[in-house]
Amino acid sequence: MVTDREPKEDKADLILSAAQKLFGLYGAEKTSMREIADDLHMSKASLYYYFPDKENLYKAVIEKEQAEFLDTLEKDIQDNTDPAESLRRYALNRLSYFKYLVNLGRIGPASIPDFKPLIADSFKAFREKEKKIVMQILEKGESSGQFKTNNTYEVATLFLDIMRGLRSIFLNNKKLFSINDEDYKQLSHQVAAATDIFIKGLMYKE
Amino acid sequence: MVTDREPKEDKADLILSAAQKLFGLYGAEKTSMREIADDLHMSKASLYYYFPDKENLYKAVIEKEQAEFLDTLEKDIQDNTDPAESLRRYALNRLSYFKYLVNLGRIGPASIPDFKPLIADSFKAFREKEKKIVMQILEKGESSGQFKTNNTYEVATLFLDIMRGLRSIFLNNKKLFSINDEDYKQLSHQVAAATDIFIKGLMYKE
DNA sequence: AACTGACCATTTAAACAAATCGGTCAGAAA
DNA sequence: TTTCTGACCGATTTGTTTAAATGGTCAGTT
Repeated sequence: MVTDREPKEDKADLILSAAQKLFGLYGAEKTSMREIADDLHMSKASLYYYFPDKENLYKAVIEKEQAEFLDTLEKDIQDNTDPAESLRRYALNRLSYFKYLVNLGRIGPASIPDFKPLIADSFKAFREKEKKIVMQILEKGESSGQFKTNNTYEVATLFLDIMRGLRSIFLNNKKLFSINDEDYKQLSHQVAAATDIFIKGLMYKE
Repeated sequence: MVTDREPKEDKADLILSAAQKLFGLYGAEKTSMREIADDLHMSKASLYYYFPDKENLYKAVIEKEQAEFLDTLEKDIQDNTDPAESLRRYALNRLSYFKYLVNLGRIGPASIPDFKPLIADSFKAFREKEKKIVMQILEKGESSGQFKTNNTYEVATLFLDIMRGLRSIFLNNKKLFSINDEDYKQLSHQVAAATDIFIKGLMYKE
């Protein structure tokens, strides 16, 4: 028996990559299954052998990206022992992921089209995974006596919503105009400042 | 000479009120100048005697509401001496204004249409006025030694952006569905929690 | 098991006509 | 003069029809 000579990427992965590329270029709504098939020099019907429909293909692309981010995030954080520093690192990593999604066109002015239930569920699940990680950080801070949080779930939700909110405001402000590096620096600065104040708020002792 | 028997509201104010009502019912884009004129039993051309164009009429409606909010806000805050409490009261008042705007349909799912420059400027000016008020609160806290803010402008901007972000996320989450009182309670709770942590963050002492 | 061309129902795009829109203006009404 | 109006204009929006493209299926080939 011979092992694969070339790393022989799975066909489904090839489709996933092509879809990711074209979705990034034109947006999911403006990319047809025919275009994806042509890009791969295969029949459109073949796509349906690997993915039940377009929505699930899009979902798979999104979840692939989410899984990649969550992996790097967990690896980056588990090395660190100080919960305050972990929180800062989360904010930084999350911002990188945000930039990545914006550069790819996955989010931004052109992503108004209401996400259908299936995709919305993916986002929801992703946020819950994020929340779990932040909760672990908060609990570590709690048990070490550094943080004072009555309810880690609520505080984690609040922190994530604040971060999400700042990104949302940022996108709103930069609507129509393209985003340059200077804009990102401002956002980074604001996110860092918010995280710092938040951490101090958790460390406050009367 | 006889003083006005009836309080005789200015004609421009009558137009303003009718426009406010109809803009609230159908949205500014879906309300025609003809409808406003008909509602007042006057000619459409008459509207243009009092307002140069539709955009400026809409702007006047918005600025009227903004001025009302800023008035109540300043009155509510100037009585209070504790800056932390003032910040909490700002958050509360701002939330009421937000609810008012949502109930009126001024903001929400149906307000996607990009605000034209003139209106955008109104919003920008309004935010600057808000910022000034928050900065005054922060400076009071600074000079009394309760708050520690390196840069009141930046911190005020951050606080306002966090509040704005939480409202934005709230609207995103409640997209399509109508908002009930329970939802507002959740938002109020989150806004209050964020304000508390923010205040503690400003009061933190190493 | 992996893949395809031909096919279908539904959605979207294009094109054109008709209605409606915001806005103007000469002049009537007060 | 100040306030108001009907008639009118170019531009935008809307309605309608027709053609093309799209997501998805399936019998059958490789």
